[in-house]
Amino acid sequence: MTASSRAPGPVSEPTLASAVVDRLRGDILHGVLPPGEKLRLEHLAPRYGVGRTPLREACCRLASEGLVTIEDQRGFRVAPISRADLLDLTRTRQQIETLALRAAIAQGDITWEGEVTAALHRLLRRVPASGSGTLDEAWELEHARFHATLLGACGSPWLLKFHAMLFDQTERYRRLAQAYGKAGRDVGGEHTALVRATLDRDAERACALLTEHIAKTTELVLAGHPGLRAGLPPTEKELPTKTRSIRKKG
Amino acid sequence: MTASSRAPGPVSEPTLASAVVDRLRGDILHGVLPPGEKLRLEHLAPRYGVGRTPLREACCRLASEGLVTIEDQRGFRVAPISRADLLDLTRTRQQIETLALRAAIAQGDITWEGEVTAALHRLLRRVPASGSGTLDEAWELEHARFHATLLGACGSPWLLKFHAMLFDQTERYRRLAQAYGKAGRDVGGEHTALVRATLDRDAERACALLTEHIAKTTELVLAGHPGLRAGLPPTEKELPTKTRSIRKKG
DNA sequence: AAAGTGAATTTTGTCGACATTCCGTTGATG
DNA sequence: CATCAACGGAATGTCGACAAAATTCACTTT
Repeated sequence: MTASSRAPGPVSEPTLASAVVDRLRGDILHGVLPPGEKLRLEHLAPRYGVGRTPLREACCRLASEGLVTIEDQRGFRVAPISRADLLDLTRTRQQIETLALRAAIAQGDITWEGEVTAALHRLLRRVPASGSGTLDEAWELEHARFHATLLGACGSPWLLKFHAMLFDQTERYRRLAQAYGKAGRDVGGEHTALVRATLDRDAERACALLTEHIAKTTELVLAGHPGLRAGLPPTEKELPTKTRSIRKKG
Repeated sequence: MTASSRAPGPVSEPTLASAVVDRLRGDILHGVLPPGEKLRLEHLAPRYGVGRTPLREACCRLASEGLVTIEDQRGFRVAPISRADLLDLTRTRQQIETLALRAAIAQGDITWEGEVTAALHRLLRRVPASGSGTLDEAWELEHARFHATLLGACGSPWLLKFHAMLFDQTERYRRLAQAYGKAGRDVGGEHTALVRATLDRDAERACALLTEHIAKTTELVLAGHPGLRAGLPPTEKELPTKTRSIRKKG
């Protein structure tokens, strides 16, 4: 899903049943499996129509991406979210994507310019009926493709891989912002301005716009979710036993 | 092994039999399992004294780290090395570690300064009997710890995670450089100068030294292994069928 | 009534076995 | 003699089952 689909991974077309990885990633990114949730393989197996072995494999792969945490002898768990993580994520994205964008602007050719323009067009055309509240899956996909395309000409597979990881991570928070509403934000305008500066080869301005673009989402998330202000994970129902005897029975 | 041992992973003390991950990573990093080598689980299982299930899990985790590639229906393979990858790795390391070092210099406290000094001391003390040719395992470990400590105060788990990944990747190439010999290189002096600039809070100088430090290793590898100049993977014995008869099946 | 202790249930980690797929070789054919 | 097709061996991916660990529930004790 999203950015990772374009990551420099193997080109395995005939995917094994561990295409579960993509479905699992999607469910985590979309909040179907909320942060901190315990991943009980036996319960998830029927949900995805596979055995536990492929599920375990999928969890392991996602663990190295940072979407799943492994606790030995205690199974898997959706990686928790926190204010500190969001802030780190934001700043790291700003730094790394800025690096990539600068390189892309310096090295990108005409073909790349065309791809960026096309990606922007698709992104802008995709918003028609999107109200607020529910998130538009198709828009998310185009959004991920746009950012991947924008940085695509940087020439560094490693930077692109890191971008994909960070972008996926951010998607979990971004979803919270969308649930809160895109109130008073001109996302289309931000992307358009970013493309304009990029095609003008104005690296300084483009990087500034990108930095601001990334910051805006974070601000929106923090504004709409006071829980993140205290650094508390929003879902506590499945977290490691805190004080025990407080919550006897549900 | 090496940098990943300090990565922000879970603190799993009682490790499951997938401590095989560390052994596998070590063998890949040290060239016991050369780049491009096919990882036949049945043959590796007795080698590590475990079944295939833990091995498969280990391979999956290492895959997301970039040390192993997955080809669906075709198993695992040690990630190949190439000139292009080395160059990308080098430049990305320079960029990311520079970012982290700048932040560490800006935010590091006295405790951190002490840790850096201690890490340098251990690193310098570790080289006594190391001739050339064979690589010193203990030195490698101290080397990894030194660089991790140096950047440790940057305050960004994500940057540190990326550093760990890139550092491990580089270790495979670094080994080639050591096999070629550390001829005419004062590694100790480089690290000492780096620490001096860091403790002086001279970010510009420190980053310049770090960039140069990273570049030197790459130059040495390229000088000693002409094979990498053409971008050819050094081991071809286990690579995917090259020309064959053009694949009959469509 | 609350805390500590013990057993039962759930869950995890691992192993062996089977179906499917891929690779290398042999044999047939133009 | 080279090319193609089919066969056999090997390896991979997946499933169910067993042992060990952890968590939960219930009971006893103070």
